[in-house]
Amino acid sequence: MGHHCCSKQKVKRGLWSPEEDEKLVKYITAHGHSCWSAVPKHAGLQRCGKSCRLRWINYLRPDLKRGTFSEQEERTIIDVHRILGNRWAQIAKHLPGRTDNEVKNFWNSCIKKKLIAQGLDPKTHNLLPASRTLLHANGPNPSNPAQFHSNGAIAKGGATTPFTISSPTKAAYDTVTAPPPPEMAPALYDVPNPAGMLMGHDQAAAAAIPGYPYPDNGGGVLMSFRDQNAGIQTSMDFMNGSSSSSSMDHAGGMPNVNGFSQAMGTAFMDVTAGMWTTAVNSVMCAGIEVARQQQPPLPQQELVQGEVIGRPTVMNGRGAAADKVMDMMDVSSVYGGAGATAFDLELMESCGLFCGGGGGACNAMEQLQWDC
DNA sequence: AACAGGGGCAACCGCTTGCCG
DNA sequence: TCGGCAAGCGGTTGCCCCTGT
Repeated sequence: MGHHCCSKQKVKRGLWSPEEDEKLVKYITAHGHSCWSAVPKHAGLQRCGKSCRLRWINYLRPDLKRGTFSEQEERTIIDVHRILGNRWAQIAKHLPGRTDNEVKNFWNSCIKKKLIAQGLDPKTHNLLPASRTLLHANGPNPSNPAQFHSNGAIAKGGATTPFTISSPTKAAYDTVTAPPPPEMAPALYDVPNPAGMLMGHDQAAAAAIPGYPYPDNGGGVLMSFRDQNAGIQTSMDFMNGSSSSSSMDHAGGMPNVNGFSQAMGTAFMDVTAGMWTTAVNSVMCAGIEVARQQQPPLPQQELVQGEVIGRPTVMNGRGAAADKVMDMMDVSSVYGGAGATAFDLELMESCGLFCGGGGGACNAMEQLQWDC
């Protein structure tokens, strides 16, 4: 079956010969391609216009960059793919001289395998189930104060609880439009501390980041937590980062009810730190502001899933993009009992892996604009 | 040296989108 | 508003080449 545009024509298919390439280049160079369907006729080619267009775009354009992908390009592809998925044309826009077809092929033949080898799902960029099992093989530790649930007892198996981290805007939206799924069990917080780490906070580093919106307080990270089951909403303000380890103010008051206490917040930070490790400084210190009070709320229509997907784009929090950060960071974390998954790893992975393992290698994401 | 299998890549297919009359 | 056409785009196919046996 030929193309629609050439179904009645006798056209050649398959690989292009050098002679055909030359004819096409010569014609496009001289006349441009105002109408692709007319190109083959005028260029003297037995091809359909669609085929000519593809050949020109993918191989004959003078501005194309050929050869193997650089490490930076590879990182860019991974970073942007995390946000956009298989939108190859959009991804290719962030790689000058590369085509969507080239990016797609490179992904399928190379990057995909690398991610799988690293235990990551190439579709979601999250840990594959097998890797999760490994991460949580230790199970709950009764001596760990971070493990508790609503009545203060050590969590027992079987139940899960949705736990949303959100901005006030998103929380309000949740309240109105997104009630907790009925199958969710009562509150049960089971938060292991696999890394035994506390969130670090480098004030000087944060202040040195171009575009960082809070140079004076050294690290504005205000997270709003909402327990979907209990309807409790509170926030944590990681502003006072002067000490070498985590220092949290609980702006708005962290209620010591329903298991949602300071220990809960600490546990969250501990796990978060464990997951984010080196990426966390650049991410957190760059001013991820989940609940940025002074920013006008998003229009309601922006609070749909399709829009949300792109939000973590600015998790590196650098430059102008930081101003668009995190009006909403919705993470349906699930706390599992029975020593299984306690904190939703997908959030941690989505955030932490974003900066290519830290080290400030975020150039690709600095370029990623919201017009994707 | 010959063959099989797999990987990489160029090209195609068909659906979607946008433009224009 | 609708229909036709062209372009854009992502998924898939198939060929070529490389590597291992």
